[in-house]
Amino acid sequence: MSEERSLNFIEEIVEEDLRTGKHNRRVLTRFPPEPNGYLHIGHAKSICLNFGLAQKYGGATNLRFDDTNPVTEDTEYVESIKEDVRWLGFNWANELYASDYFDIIYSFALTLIRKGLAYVDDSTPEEIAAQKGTPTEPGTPSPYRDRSIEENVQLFEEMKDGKYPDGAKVLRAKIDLASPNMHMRDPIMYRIKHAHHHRTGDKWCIYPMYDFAHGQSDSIEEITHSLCTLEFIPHRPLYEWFIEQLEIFPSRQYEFARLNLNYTVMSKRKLLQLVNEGHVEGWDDPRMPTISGLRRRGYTPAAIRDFCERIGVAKRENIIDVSLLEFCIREDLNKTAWRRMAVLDPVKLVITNYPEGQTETLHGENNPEVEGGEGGRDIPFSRELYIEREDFMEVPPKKFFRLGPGLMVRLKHAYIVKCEDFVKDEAGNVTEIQCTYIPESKSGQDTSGINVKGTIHWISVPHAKTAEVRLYDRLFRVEDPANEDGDFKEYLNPDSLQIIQNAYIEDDLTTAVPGKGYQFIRKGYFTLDKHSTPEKLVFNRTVTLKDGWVKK
RNA sequence: UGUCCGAUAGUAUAAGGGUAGUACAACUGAUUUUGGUUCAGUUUGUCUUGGUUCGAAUCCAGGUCGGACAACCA
Repeated sequence: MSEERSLNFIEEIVEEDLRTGKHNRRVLTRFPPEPNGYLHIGHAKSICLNFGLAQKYGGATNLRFDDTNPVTEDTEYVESIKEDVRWLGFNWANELYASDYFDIIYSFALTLIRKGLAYVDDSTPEEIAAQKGTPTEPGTPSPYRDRSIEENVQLFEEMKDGKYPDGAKVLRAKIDLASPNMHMRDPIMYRIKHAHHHRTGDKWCIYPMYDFAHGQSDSIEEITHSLCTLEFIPHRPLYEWFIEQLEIFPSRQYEFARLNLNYTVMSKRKLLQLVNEGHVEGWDDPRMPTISGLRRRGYTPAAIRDFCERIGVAKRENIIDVSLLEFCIREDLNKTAWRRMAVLDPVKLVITNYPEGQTETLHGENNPEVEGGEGGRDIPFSRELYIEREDFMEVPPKKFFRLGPGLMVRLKHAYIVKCEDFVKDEAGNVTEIQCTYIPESKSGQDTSGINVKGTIHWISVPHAKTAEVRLYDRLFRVEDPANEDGDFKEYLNPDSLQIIQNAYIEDDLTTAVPGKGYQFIRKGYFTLDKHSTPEKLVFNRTVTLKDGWVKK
């Protein structure tokens, strides 16, 4: 009963509001992406926070596209964002767009003009920048700052009516040029852009800026808790100033620290660069920290949600260790992934005392973590097998529990074998390992009394199927590429993708299902890639198994 | 030389005047037909200096360090 997890600071705010009866104890949040790129794991944090908060306190969450800049936005992004949010397991109460409110926001602007709190400014961008002053020096008024209300109304209407070219005029709030907060120094509310909007088409040629759209949209929807990231803290006084002057619903903004992950980059701009310059296959490249990339890589919604829960919510900047993300996906997949065998770097093993031409069918459970194994599959066994090259050492160190001259191992689901000899080519590469097997040691009916420390996986040569296997590693060589000297792309990991053209897999894997995770025993978790076909199977490695083996 | 935000093990995150806890990571050991899983255990922490107090991670003051802010981006 009192076994509750402690609250994060936003939950505390909400509970306090609930306690004091604010907003009739209503909780309405929103997730407000700009449709100008794909969602990444950082957005997942925000999604889980916003939707999770509403779920926990019996509220709801709107999905609202912050589409106030037609030149960078596109419906392609709208669709991918909706797919990602849905895939993560969340349902929005309403699908909304800031552009739905352009008429109301326009009337809000008129209201401020009539109150003498906004004016049309003909200054150039450079002049406006100069007028803002610097953080340590106050700004100076624009020569157009004191136009009459009538003139401002007329000019603003003319802006709307398309009488002026892009950049000729802007609408500015008249606040305080001496404010220590740069955002209060007469911020721009509207700018002219003769651009086609993905939803409103050519209806508008003026578009509101973020600061005069976001808070207004929150207020129109009667959002109770508007959550955003730390960099919007200085915007909050402006957010509240507009609401106060307009006398509209008092939404409140709360800021939390965005998610950073080590060994990757998280800004849309940088991710877009990686895509455009061909460093990755696309937004959904399995090495990308995008939701679509993680999905293609084999991450599950449950694992991502669990991750977002574990990282917490606070106001201090943070860089989360990817090992936590990896822990979350392993924990999920360990319980759900079916076990299969695959040999990625094969070397042949011949069982010299096993009859030539003989085959027998063994059995392996699907998942040992589940009571009863969740069923199983047949595994063909024969005299010649492929095993992993790294599972044999000519001169094994102490505590090497695999094969080497005279050493014994268990073949998973099969017999114990003993290494009697091996063959090398001229170059010194091992080409064949010769073993004898112990017939009484068959898996499940072992009467041999022999105990071996190691168990290895294998594939019967005559029954082997092939597949392409893609092994992924971190995209960058350094923890925080964005903060290194020079271009972040200099720190890309050249070995982030390793393609194995011909891995050997067990026959059963030819019926692998898209979207399902498989554990290749001892090798990691894998899932079918979107480019996989029945003729050419392609598997992505989601994550390796945790490796406790330390070489001495 | 401005304003704002922040500072607790390697990384995150609790403790809201009264035992510094949890997770990941790391390390030991046990179990194991996956060097996986599971289980048991270990190591590592309150930025600093003062003040208030019987008692401070917590409250106050000064400092230090890190971050944000001067797009017709969001």
